[in-house]
Amino acid sequence: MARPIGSNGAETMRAIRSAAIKRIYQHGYEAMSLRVLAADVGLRGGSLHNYIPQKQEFLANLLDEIMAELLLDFEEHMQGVTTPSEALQRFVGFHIEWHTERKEEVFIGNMELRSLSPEQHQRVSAKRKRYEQHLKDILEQGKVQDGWSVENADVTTKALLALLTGVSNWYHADGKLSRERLTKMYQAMVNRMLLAEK
Amino acid sequence: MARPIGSNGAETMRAIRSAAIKRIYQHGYEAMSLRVLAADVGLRGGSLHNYIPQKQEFLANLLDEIMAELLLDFEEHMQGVTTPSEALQRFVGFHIEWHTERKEEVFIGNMELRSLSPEQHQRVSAKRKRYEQHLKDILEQGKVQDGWSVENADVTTKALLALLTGVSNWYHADGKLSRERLTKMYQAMVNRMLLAEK
Amino acid sequence: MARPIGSNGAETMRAIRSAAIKRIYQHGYEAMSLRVLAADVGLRGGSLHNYIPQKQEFLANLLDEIMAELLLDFEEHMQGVTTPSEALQRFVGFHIEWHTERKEEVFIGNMELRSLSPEQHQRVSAKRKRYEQHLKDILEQGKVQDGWSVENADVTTKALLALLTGVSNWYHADGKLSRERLTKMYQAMVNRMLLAEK
Amino acid sequence: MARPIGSNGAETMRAIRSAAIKRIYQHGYEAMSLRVLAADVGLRGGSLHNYIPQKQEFLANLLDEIMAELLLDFEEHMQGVTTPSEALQRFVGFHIEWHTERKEEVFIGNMELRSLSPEQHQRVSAKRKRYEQHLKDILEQGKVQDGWSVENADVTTKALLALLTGVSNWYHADGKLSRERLTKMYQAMVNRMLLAEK
DNA sequence: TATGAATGAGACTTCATTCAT
DNA sequence: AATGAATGAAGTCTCATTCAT
Repeated sequence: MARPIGSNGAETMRAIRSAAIKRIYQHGYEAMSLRVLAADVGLRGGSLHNYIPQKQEFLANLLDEIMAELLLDFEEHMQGVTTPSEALQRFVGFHIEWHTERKEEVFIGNMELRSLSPEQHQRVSAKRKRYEQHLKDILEQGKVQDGWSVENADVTTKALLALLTGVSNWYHADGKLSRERLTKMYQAMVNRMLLAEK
Repeated sequence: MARPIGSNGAETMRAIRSAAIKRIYQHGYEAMSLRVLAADVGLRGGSLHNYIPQKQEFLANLLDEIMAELLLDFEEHMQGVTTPSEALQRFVGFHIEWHTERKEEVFIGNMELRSLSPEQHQRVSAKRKRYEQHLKDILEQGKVQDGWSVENADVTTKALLALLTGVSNWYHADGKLSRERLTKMYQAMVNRMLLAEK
Repeated sequence: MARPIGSNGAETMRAIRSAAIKRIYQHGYEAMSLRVLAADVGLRGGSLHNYIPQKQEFLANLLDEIMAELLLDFEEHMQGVTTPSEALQRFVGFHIEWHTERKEEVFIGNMELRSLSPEQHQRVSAKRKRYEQHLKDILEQGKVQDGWSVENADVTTKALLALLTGVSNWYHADGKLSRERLTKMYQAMVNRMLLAEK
Repeated sequence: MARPIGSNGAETMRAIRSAAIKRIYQHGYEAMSLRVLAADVGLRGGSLHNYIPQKQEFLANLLDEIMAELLLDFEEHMQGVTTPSEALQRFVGFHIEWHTERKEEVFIGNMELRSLSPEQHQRVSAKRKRYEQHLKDILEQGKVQDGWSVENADVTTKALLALLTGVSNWYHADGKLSRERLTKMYQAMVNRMLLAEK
């Protein structure tokens, strides 16, 4: 059949991406059948090929765009920051906001790298490394300027990222705990963790 | 055909489990083909079914056994502990040891739950919850007895677990950082995080 | 969208036929995707159906027109011929010219009959038989009038056609051998083959 | 289901090859569906994968084996030949025998090269060139030793091969014309074609 | 006329699974 | 205990075709 009344490519594409993120989050990329994904947005299997010529390339683009958006949002969010202390507070706030509001995206951005080809993997993880580097920079400045407890910046960076990213695994926005409260608690924990020696 | 000289059922089973853990760790359960797994241990596809009647049940058993062993090792490791402070130090040490020495197992134990049926999922995650509960108990005792900074024990438990489990994502035993040094660093971080107020 | 400036229905159709001949010649009718064919002439897949309502009917028409043109050209080329000897020389000259200048068309005219429906096949091969019959007529006259070595006119016809058509499989117009020289060589071979006994 | 009583891999493989040759001969490689091929030999689609992991590689092997067998048979058939004249007679006899008895195989061996990858194509056509070279050698010797009319050995080789191979396009073993009679006629034609000048 | 959206059939292929041997 | 033969479901992808715009 031909194009139904009112159908629109760009909207359909958005619907597909959104449905794909949910499916991948729930059961993984490998377990996501394109036929089922098509049904999610009211299409038959064959029609998906107009939007997803290759399943794996679609995943790579998806992850790449997620990481790109994360980076973009982050850099915007950090404008005007001067002190390490302020930078850290903002980082924690930003990271928790993204990792709770968009938990599905960040989860697959972290987990589904293994389903990419080496080239695709490299492309995406380069962006992740840039994001990590931002945090590492903050920690190193805080150590120098404010005497933060950062014995090994690489380790502390990994530790903080794991700590903060973890919220995406259990936090539910509709639970008892508000995001503001959550953020406050994590900011306090991080502050203690980096407490200036003596 | 008859059994090749030198082969042995139990050994073969161990080889299969070991190969499966590697494959699942690297590319996920869905991406692990049984034919390839068979080839890993020198068998053809058909023969695997003497050991693995059902792929998914095999996964469920695998994860269940991993978590059971974690629990068993943990409880053994904690014997004779009296104070919360000592318990915490031991927990950190134990967790990091397990999550670096057996990183592949703990990784799939955390990640591949989504490939299980609801019943299987429940069976495995019950053990994970028991493990978490141990940490939560320690935190609550430390809060009462020693005034630790534990505003919300559930949150702090999740936070600590994420922080510590994160090492399995990046630590390489053959790198520059020894496991002892790593453990010391994490113990220090955790101690600061739980610093008694005032 | 409207028709791009400078495009023209009849020209586009010619471009499509020309591109199709090349594609079919190279990899066969079945391997020719209409989407790719459309791209060859600067169209998208959907637009092709203004020109090619049905792929197979298009092939049938293409082959039919090729054979029709061959016949037409041939009959024109043979006007005014009187003796069998002259007819044969002209036949060889004509056949080789067509089968080198338009090698792609004659090749698919011979090879792609198998992709036609029985009715279409019949329609096209009837023209081929008419062409063969012309040669057979010449041979039979030469046998009667000039004593040519034609033991079995059917066999000799097939043999000569195979011999001459073969040039389309290897001759390159831009090679060292000119078409005139080639024709001379084949005329000489044919003459010897039909040499009057004694 | 498991292996049916009496099934046997080698026999099945032969049946598949034989059925494939017929299908490819009739409608071409691209038009041969593996599902249908499986049905030809009493299998379901999926079972074919045990025998044909890749359709195109199967074609390449098929063509390669056909050409290898042609070469082997030929070299065996030519043993003990001394004079060019005798060699030529044998070549004609051999070629016509193969191209009538095994017309389907030689037809696809010539026609389906276009469905191969460049590497596969090269592998198969190298054998074809060796076969052609044998004929060319004979012609060059006959020219030198017996004064045959061979103005250009390349052209005459191509011409003779086309002439002789042509029989596979029309000869039916069950028709009125016996293979012996056919061979005699072609040997006579070839002899005249190569008639010593003057 | 040309495009883009959609279809549905069917292509090749992979895979877990079964079971006679 | 291991193999090889077979299955059937499902996977991704291709493609000719249709038709509203």
